[in-house]
Amino acid sequence: MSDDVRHEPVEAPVSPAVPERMATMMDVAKLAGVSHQTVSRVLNDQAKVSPETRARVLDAMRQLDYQPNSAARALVTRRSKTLGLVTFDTTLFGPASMVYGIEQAARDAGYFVSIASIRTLSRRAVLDAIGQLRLQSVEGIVAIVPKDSAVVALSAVPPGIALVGVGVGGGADVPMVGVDNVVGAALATRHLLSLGHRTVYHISGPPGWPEARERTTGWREALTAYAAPAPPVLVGDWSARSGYLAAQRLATDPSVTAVFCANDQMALGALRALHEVGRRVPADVSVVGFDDVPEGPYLIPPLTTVQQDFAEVGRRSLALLMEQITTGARPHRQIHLTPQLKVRDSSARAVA
Amino acid sequence: MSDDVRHEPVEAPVSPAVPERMATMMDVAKLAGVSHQTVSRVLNDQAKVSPETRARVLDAMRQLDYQPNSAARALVTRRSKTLGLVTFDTTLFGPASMVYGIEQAARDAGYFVSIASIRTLSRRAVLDAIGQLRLQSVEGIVAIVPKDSAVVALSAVPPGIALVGVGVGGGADVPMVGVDNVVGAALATRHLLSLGHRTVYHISGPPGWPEARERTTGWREALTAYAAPAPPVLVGDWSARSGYLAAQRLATDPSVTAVFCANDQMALGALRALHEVGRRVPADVSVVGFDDVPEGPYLIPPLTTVQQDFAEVGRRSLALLMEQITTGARPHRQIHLTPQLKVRDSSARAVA
DNA sequence: CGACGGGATGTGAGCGTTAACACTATGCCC
DNA sequence: GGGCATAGTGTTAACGCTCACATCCCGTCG
Repeated sequence: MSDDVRHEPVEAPVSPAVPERMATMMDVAKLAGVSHQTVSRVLNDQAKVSPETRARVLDAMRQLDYQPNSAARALVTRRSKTLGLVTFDTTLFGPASMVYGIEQAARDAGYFVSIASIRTLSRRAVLDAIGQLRLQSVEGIVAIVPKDSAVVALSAVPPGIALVGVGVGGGADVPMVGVDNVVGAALATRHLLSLGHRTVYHISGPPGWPEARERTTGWREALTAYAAPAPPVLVGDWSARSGYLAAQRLATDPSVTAVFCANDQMALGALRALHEVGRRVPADVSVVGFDDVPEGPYLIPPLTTVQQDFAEVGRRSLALLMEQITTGARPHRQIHLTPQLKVRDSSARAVA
Repeated sequence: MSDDVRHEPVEAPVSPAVPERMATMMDVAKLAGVSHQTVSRVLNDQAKVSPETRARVLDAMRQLDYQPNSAARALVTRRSKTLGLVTFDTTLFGPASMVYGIEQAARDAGYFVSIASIRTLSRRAVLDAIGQLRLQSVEGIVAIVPKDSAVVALSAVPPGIALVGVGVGGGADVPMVGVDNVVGAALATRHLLSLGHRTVYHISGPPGWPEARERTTGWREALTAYAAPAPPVLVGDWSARSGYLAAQRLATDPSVTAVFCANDQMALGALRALHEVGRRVPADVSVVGFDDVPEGPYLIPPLTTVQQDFAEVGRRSLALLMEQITTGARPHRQIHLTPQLKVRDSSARAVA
């Protein structure tokens, strides 16, 4: 009835810019002289469209610069084709690499990736982020939240939503993908022991981080296997600074000849602390890291470390997520990828 | 009135949610005994809802674990509340930091961030990524594509869509935000010259990268200002390896006493090359980097560098994007943030 | 030669939300 | 006491798409 009283210039000058309406499927249909349904068929390229019609529709789309409306599509199909990614400080090499790996895998699978980085790994922050992502109707969530306080939050996520934890340790009761840190740390430690070191000191990651705990476990197991005494653990926080400070304490003790650091940053800091007091690496002390950052080969000296395949982690977590999305169930699957030892110059045979 | 009907254990049957359909606004309305429109009003908290009704609705939402359907909302409001982020290799410190900064700023502004990392900085890759993001109906796009071949692609993006380039250099004809590389490089170079070095050598970033070019320009300008001779530029590719290789060539030349590297990774490589041939830093040679990576203070020796405020870059690019979204225009605005020199131990007075 | 089948296309009904407007009380002013 | 704001609520119509089904046209077979 009052449908086109629009001729009256209703004053609304201060409103946000109204871009000219995008072309809709209807517009394309009209231009191509077909029904909107035929356009839809072309778009989702189902069969049952004659080549001639298809060409005409395609042409109309091009002319109008038609962009299908994802909201409308999502509304009716109930599929957003979007994945959520919760992650902690993407500035760190580990998380950044995983984000990259996951994102690539997701886009290859035709999914969009919506990211939510959190500032702290608290239960609350994680749940907030997941809540936001759910609001956005993501079909599944990958959470890179490698700390206990955050991992417990994952258990609180309603089972209806597909979820994968990355690097969250074996204790989680959600599906997870991660590197086998126990094996990796054991690899590093055995390497040092096999070089003749009486024992291996350890600068660990901070308490409450599954990966830190697992690496410490691997270190300890390797010591036990070699019947080597287990010196007290020095606790770091992943930062170069903490590695530096911890190593300072070790540096003055001449009995220290081998140190396994739970990541490369701390190893880097350790390298400097040792250098400062004149202890040569690897002549006097061997140092091994974990992660294999790209700069590793160019440190002084090039760092022996444990390499993780982050791209594979990304692919696997995506696969696990897809499985959940299609089956609708949340299998209690845990995938551990085996890391590799990367021997460079920072580790050497113990002097007699 | 019905506020304390709580004693009645109304308890819904505890059937664990099988793939049952999500509650809709209609369901909430029914349960609360109001119309769906009232629910909508509560949701978008407009006034005109009695406190009592609002409470009832809120309660119903809670009971049903109601999640508004973002697709339906986006469809009718024509606003997706989503921003697109195109970025290159998020594994690098610079891009990673910017992504982090932008993402934080966006979420603070109530926007979701959809990310698309590209593997190569080709025109095609950039346009593909932008196309995908547009398909997803993002309201605006931030592109971290710091290479000429990618920057030109940005000019080809239809003006209807909000767009901001980050670190794309002054030559772009789209709005951009970035650090003032010329000033930063000049800062570093002047610092070295003021320490008495006759001239400063330069290991640059790869050709075709605006930031590399600008840093080289700043370096050259500073030399000119000091009437210092400009030695030939050694071209790197941002990697520690390239810095190492370039510095190897410099290391044997005793007239080289100061080197400005276009980023910290290359500086790290240079540090090692110098170390290998026994040239001490900073006693024999001073080295300055650019970026201020977190490990900088723990290199051997701690690296003097130029610090960029990535968080601010994120905030500014978001602001610029928001401006476009609300005004509907694409202003030709260029924002240059001034970086800071961070003096540490890798630079020292030239020996006489 | 009429019924049948299947390829090609069109029609109508939602999907879950917000916008616009209509309606009902209630209170207040003159 | 009639008019008239105004707060609170409901009704209806989009939004742009896909799904299920209806329709049309033709060739083919009994």
